[in-house]
Amino acid sequence: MSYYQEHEKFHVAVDSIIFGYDEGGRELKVLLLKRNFQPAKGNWSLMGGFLKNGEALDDAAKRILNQLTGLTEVYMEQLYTFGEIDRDPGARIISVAYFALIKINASDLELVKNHGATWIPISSLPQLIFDHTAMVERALKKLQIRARTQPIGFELLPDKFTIPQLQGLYEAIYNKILDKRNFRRKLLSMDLLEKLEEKEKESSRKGAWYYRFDPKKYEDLLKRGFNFEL
Amino acid sequence: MSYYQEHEKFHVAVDSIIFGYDEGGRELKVLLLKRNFQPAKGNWSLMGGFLKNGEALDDAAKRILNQLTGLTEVYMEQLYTFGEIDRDPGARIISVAYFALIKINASDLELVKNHGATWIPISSLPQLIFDHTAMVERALKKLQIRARTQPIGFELLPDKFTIPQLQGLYEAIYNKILDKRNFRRKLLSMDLLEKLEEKEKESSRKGAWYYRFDPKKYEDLLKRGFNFEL
DNA sequence: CCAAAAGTGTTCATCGTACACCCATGT
DNA sequence: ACATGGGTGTACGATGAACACTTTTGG
Repeated sequence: MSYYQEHEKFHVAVDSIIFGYDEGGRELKVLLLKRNFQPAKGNWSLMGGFLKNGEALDDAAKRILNQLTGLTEVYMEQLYTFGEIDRDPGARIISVAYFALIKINASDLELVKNHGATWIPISSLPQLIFDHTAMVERALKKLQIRARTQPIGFELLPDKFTIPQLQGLYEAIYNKILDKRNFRRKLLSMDLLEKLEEKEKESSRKGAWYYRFDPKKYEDLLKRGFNFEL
Repeated sequence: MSYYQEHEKFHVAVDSIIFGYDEGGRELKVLLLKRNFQPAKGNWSLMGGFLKNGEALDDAAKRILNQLTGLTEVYMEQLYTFGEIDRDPGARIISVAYFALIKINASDLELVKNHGATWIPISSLPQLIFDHTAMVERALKKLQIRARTQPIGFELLPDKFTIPQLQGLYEAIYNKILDKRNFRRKLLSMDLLEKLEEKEKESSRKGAWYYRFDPKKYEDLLKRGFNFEL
């Protein structure tokens, strides 16, 4: 019958690098879980799952993220496809990796806990199964590039955030201290944020003004050829 | 037996966006072929093929490129994986797209011809099958980004080339006229090129000096934290 | 009144960009 | 001598980087 039938088929998996920002520790974290099946049972791994018939790749990635966090409407992006022969010793698996940016507090903590998942700082990753360490490294690099040139940092913070909070996030992503005067000037000069009449008072006596990212302003600027850069 | 067997398997294909630079027309071109099998027989498509058991994805991409051009040792990079359900009406196929940069003249013209393949300017792409147009567009965007920040333009030119030739290439990639004084200054200031004692005399009376990209110089600069940018 | 974080301006070097003329040579 | 493409230098504005003090307020 069809030409296609002459060819071999493969298991196709989706693995997700899920990033979150821990404001307290000013650290970027990854959501990892302990594998509850063979091979490599009991070891740390990324959240993953298999592609199903009748399901688009992007949808599989969303489904798997939702299983773990209960979240929908999350920033996700395809990262890379890992297709070495022996990357998974159990079987030949083609794995399409995605990375996601979530607001840690918005996730369903109960659900996360039930999966045996934990937020781990990227600065102290444990050994991961298979090629998952390479996946995280690649995801981090891509995140660093994206954060510089697209307004996605906001995906990792609550809707209301302060400038010092945002700066802390960028410092965690780049793993580098930034100058607060330069950071603030550049950020505000883009005119993407809306200043709220409310202060965050937890982390300082003086209090820091809350801001909110305005996607509409960003769309407008894009149309005029604006390029985000931080 | 194994956990994996519960899951469905899929055809996995590799499709390649093969770029070449036509010096005469100062145009960036893509190598396309007429499909000689169903579905969509007789229509323009990218070069592609199926992943085999025991073959890594990158190797499949190399094999397929080699089938068409006879070339090995070519710059190739994984682009994106296309996994919509109905992207190929014939069957569910997951396609991992790669893009390649080749020196047109180095390819085996006979082989290319036998496959019914043709170099087509990106500025006048015909309609392509399935989602291949989206693949080319994505590849072009990635090429534009890569060319700006990594010294890969040289992959599209002969080993010996002149500054005006290189500028023509960049103008084709960016689809934009560049200032030759600024281009030359920036390029040479990076100290990546070796000037040869030989002139190209075809395209002008005066003749233009040949240069050669020096990968060793580039490696050295990289170690010192250098960032290529054009 | 003191500690702790928020907020604010200026200077300087660097880089991107715009721009016009001379050079070498084959016909 | 002239036409054609190769090759060169300068001036200006914009941008990124470095840097120190004042403000607010809860305890």
